[in-house]
Order: sequence, then structure tokens, then C-alpha cells
Amino acid sequence: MKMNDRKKKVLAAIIQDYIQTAEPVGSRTISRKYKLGVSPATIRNEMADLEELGFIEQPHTSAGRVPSDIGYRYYVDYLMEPEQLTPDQEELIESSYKDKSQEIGRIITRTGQLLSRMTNYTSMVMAPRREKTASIKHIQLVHMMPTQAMVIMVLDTGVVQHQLIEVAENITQADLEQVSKVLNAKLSGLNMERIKLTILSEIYLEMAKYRTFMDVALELLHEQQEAASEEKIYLGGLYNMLNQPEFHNIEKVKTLLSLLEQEKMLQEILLDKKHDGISVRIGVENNCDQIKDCTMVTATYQLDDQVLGSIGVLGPTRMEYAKVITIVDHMARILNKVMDK
Amino acid sequence: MKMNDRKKKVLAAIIQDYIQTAEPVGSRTISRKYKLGVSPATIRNEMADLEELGFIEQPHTSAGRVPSDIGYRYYVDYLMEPEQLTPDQEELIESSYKDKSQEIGRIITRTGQLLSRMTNYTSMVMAPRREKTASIKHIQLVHMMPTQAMVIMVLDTGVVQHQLIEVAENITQADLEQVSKVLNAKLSGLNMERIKLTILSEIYLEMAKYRTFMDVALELLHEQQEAASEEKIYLGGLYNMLNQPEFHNIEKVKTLLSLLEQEKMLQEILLDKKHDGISVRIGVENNCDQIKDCTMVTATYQLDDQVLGSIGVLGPTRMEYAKVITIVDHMARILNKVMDK
DNA sequence: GTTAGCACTCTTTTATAATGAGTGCTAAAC
DNA sequence: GTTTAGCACTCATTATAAAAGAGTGCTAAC
Repeated sequence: MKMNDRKKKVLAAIIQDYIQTAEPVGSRTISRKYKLGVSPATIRNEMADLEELGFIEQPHTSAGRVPSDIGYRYYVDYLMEPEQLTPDQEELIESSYKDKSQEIGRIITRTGQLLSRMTNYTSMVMAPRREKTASIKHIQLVHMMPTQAMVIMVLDTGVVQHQLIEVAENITQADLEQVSKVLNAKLSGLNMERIKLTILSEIYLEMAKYRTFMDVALELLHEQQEAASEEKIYLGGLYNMLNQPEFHNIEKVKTLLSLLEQEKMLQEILLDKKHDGISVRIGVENNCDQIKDCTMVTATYQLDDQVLGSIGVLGPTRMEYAKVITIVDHMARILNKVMDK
Repeated sequence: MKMNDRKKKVLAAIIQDYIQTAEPVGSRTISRKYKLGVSPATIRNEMADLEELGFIEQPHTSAGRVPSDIGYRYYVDYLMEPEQLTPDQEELIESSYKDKSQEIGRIITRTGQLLSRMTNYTSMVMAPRREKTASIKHIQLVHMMPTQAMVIMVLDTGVVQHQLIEVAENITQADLEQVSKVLNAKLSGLNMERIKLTILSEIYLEMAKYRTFMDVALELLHEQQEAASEEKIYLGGLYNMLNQPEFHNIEKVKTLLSLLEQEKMLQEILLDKKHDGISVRIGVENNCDQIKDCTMVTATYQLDDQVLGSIGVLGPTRMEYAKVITIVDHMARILNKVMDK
């Protein structure tokens, strides 16, 4: 059996109607609301075919049809008409980034808020991950208390990391300045890999006096590096999800929440994609049981061809695909632009 | 009417039973499970009195009794027996802080996780707020790209703030080092208030050359200061709440979530307290409609008598008070200790 | 190929009765 | 005077049955 033009129209109608109403849609509704110029009986025949093709299914004998994951997939790939952002939306976005703090955390938060507000689904935004290729721009040691100092490390990506460390009691700020100077001279411009392998011994030689201290500092820098690879993920608009009829069932909400509270899982999901650019994973296409009746629309943002992180929207499979895809795509572009600065 | 000994015992029994079962508790249950040595009829009489006193109420004529907010209050104030931490719990806490990163963000996260895990309710932990009295320990400017530099500010509280700023194209790292040096000399040890008022002009004189640049930098520092007063709040264990029977109703979950997604509100609630130390706000005692059938147990943590922030647990009014209060109290003490270092 | 007509299926709604937990009151027992 | 057994009463919950409604699939006619 092949998809003819009318089948496509019927499938599109079913999906659009179901997206709107969340109710199984019957032949009569199609024939009345979507002027295909044929009677319910004809629609019924087409529906039977579409069901055989796996695009729609029946919850029970006497109910209308509901799109299957495969049906949505077909819709997204072939039927859906891309949507333009409305002027209102354009403006909302514009005003959200104009004249505001450029601090990375805030940009992430704001992006997440916008995503969930505009789509009415849950948004996930991953903060830029520092790759191992990130290199050190500046290192600074600051004396805090008799036995404590702070190591501050600025990376070329604009990320700033810091860590308190214990130091010997007799160390002064002047000492630390000295160490800072040496570290900067030796390390700045290098990435973590290189530091680990080649530079350490060199520093040791030159810095015999501070050797123990250096040990601690470097180890911590490394640990920090490790730790920071657990990217923070901003989650927003959970509330929106509860307004979706599919989540009126507490069990659903529970399985969803149990997932969203595990940041590690989220990361995997958010990064589980083959290509750059936009990705739509419908229902079981997510390799994750807990969201097997959700759709995730994700996109990556990058700097100089290096993927920094990704943003996404999570909603029921019954999602306003055209709208959401447009929005996610647009927001990812914006992040690209912002990162470029 | 006065509370005699038996009334107290009956009230305690009702509350304990209700906390366990979440079902209205009847006279027979009390008489059987809690060996008060009297018949159901007698209990009924006492219950009628307790109801008149406002400590318990009846959902409907033929149901058992349910504690009122006032009843819980009486229980917490007079009846409840404080609980000890179990060795298991002690150990769990111990191992969570031992040998782990001392970075402030992680401590906050970990504390939140512990709180929700141990109590099975939702936890809220506020990161230390920098008060206006926080003073500058160190300022560092780092050149990033042709027209950008990063301002890094270390406060004596251990907080590190940073911000990218635009600079003139001809400025070099050497210039920035110079500026850093001056800024450090002038500003370190001072708090924001003092800087604002008296020091600026002084700097201007000395730094004529970099004046425009300084303008930007200082303004941003100040903006940063403002912005940072929106404390981050760690929220955890939302999932736990859905296991509580009172949240099997989606509407309840919605009102709760709508609150929890507004960080500003959370801050107010978390800080709305008269005294230091532990605070228990039961039901309507929270000045917040959205959690009028929840109880919040909060405590502050401080450094040198200055309140840095607060931690809390949010659950249904039917909360395991003895346990939760012990845990919150203990965790606050731990944070105090950690901050002291 | 299309469609009107109709019997059939299965969920949802509505109505009605049965069950049961728990109370308040009264009068007797302690 | 306090306690308790006994009992009628209330009201939510559960069970049962019937009715309504939505939608289909099939057949036969157009």
C-alpha cells in the first residue's frame, strides 16, 4: 500500500486535531472540520489503511484514532509545514537578550525560561561544557585566611573556576603572587591534557620551595576539571507539563520527575544525538523508558565548530511540532550568536 | 476546658496515627492501638472536647478525626518527643561531607540531597547570601579577547564573582595588571557600601588614564553585587512529595509547583522568620496560600553571628515532625561548622 | 471509487442500592 | 462523677445495573 495524497491529508488532519484536542479523533470530525470533500465513510476507509501502515492506532474498538510514534515521525518528516515566529515572539526574545547581563549562567537561565514560556513545555538547557581542549587564560591565587587560599582559574572559554585550598600557615599573599606569576608563565595558553603530561616536572624544578603547596593546587585543579564536566542543566516550565492532559495521571508525573531529578540521565539524553543541528526524538525513539511517550526536541550550540552544549524542549508526543521546532532552532541560533561574542 | 493528661495522650495518639496512615483516625483505633486503658466511648468523649478546643476536626460526620494546624502546633510545642539521629543517619551525613570538595556550590547541593533523602520530603537550601558587609579580598582583571576582559572579584566570604566586560581595543594584559594592582590597593578589605561612597573619586584621580574603563568596571561590579543578591536556591526531592497521598491530587501538585518555580517567592518564604535557629511553620502559619496545607521546617546557618542563608524542608502538614526537626537542626549545625572553616 | 445505512462494540455516564466506618446520645454500670 | 455498652443515625465509598454515546466495519446501492 502506498501513501497517496488523500491519505497524507487525512493523516495530517488527524494529527493536527489530536494535537489540539488530545482526544481520539473520528472520521466524522475529520470530514466536518477539515474540508477534504469526502464523506466520513471514505475517511474511515483511509483510516483503516493508515492503521494498517502503522501511522495511527485505536485505543479501543469504538474510539477514534490516535497517532502512533511512527505517524508523528511521518508528519514531522513529510507533512508538517514549518512555522514562522510571530512578531510578538521575535520581540520577546529580542528584549530578553538586549541590554542584559552577559554572564553565562544568566544567559542559560534566561534561555530556559524563554523556551518553556514560549512553548508551554518543559525546557532543558545545558550550560557550556568545557572540553578538554579549553585552555587556561589566567591563574590567580588569593590568600584568604591563615591557612587557606583560593585558586582561581580563567579559561579561554570565559568560564571561571575557583576552589579553596589549605596552605601552610607561613605562606603570605606575596608568596602566592609569586606562585601565580610562575603558574601563569608556564600554564597559560595550555589545555589540561598538555599540562598533565609535560609541564609538571618543569614547574617542580623551578618551584622547589613551594613544592608541596603546588602539589595540592594542581591536584585540585585537576579534580575541579573532572567535576566540572558534570554540566549543570537548567530545567524550567515543569509546571507547564501538568497542564497537559497526558499528565493528569500522577504516575506519569512521577516517572517523569524521577528522571528529571537525575541530572546524569538528563545529560545523556540531552547529548544523545548523532548530528549537530536540530533533532526530534519521538516517543520510543528516546532510548529511555521513562519518557517513552514524550517527545524531545533538541539542538546544539557551538563555538567555532565545537559543540558547547545543547538545549531542548520536552513535551508529550502530542506536541505542537511545527511551533516547537521553529522555536528551538531559533533559540539555538541565538545562543550561537551570543557565544560568538 | 483544660488539657488534662489523658487529653494530651489522645491528641498525641491521633496525630501519630494520622502521620502514619494519612487516614482520619477513629475512637476505636485509638483505644485498640494505643493502650490508654479506656474504651472507645471514653475516647469519643475526649475527642469531642479536643474538637471543641480546635485541635482536631472531622472531614465529615461519619469520619474519624484529623489534626488541625492548631493541633499540630500544640503537638510540636508540648507533646512531641525529640528524636535522636540513628547511627545510620549519622554515618550517611558523615560520609557525605568527608573528603569531598569544599566548593560552596557542591556543599549546598549535597546538603539539599541529604535533606530530601533523609526526610523524604522536598528540601530547599539557600546558598550563602553575600551581605553588603562582605568585603573585597582581591580583584583581578584578565584580558580575554581584543575587546574583552574579565573582572574577577573574590570576597572574604569565599564567594567568587566574575563578569565579562568590553574594553578598548588597545588595552593589554599589562594595562590590566596595573589596574588590578591599583584596585587591589584601594579596595581590598572594603565593603560595597564604603566603596560606593568614598573611594571612587580617589581612584579616579589616580587612574585618569583608565578612567572610562574604570567606569565600566565599577558599574558592573555594582550591578553584579545587586544581581547576586538573588540567591540561588537548591530544590530537591520533589519526587518524594508525589508519594505523599495528599499530593495524589494533580491540582495540589500544580499549586505547589507554581510556587516552587518562582525563586523569588521561595526566597521570601525561606527567610520569613523572626528568630535565628529552627523554625516550624505549620499550614496557614506560612503566609502563603499555595502552601497552606504544608509545613515548612527551616533553620538558618551563619558565620560569626551573621546569617548567611537558610535551609528547609517542605512537606505536608502531616509531617514526621520529630524526625524532620532533628534532621534540619543537625544539618544546619553542620553547615555552620563547614562555613566556619 | 464513494457513500448511506445499520448493527455492533466498548467506554462513559447516570441512577440506585448496599456496605461500612464512625459518631453522638442515652442509660446502665462502676 | 466517670466510664462504657448499646444503638440509631450520617455520610462517604463501593458495587451493580442500566442507559447513553461515540465510532467503527461492513454491506449494498449509487
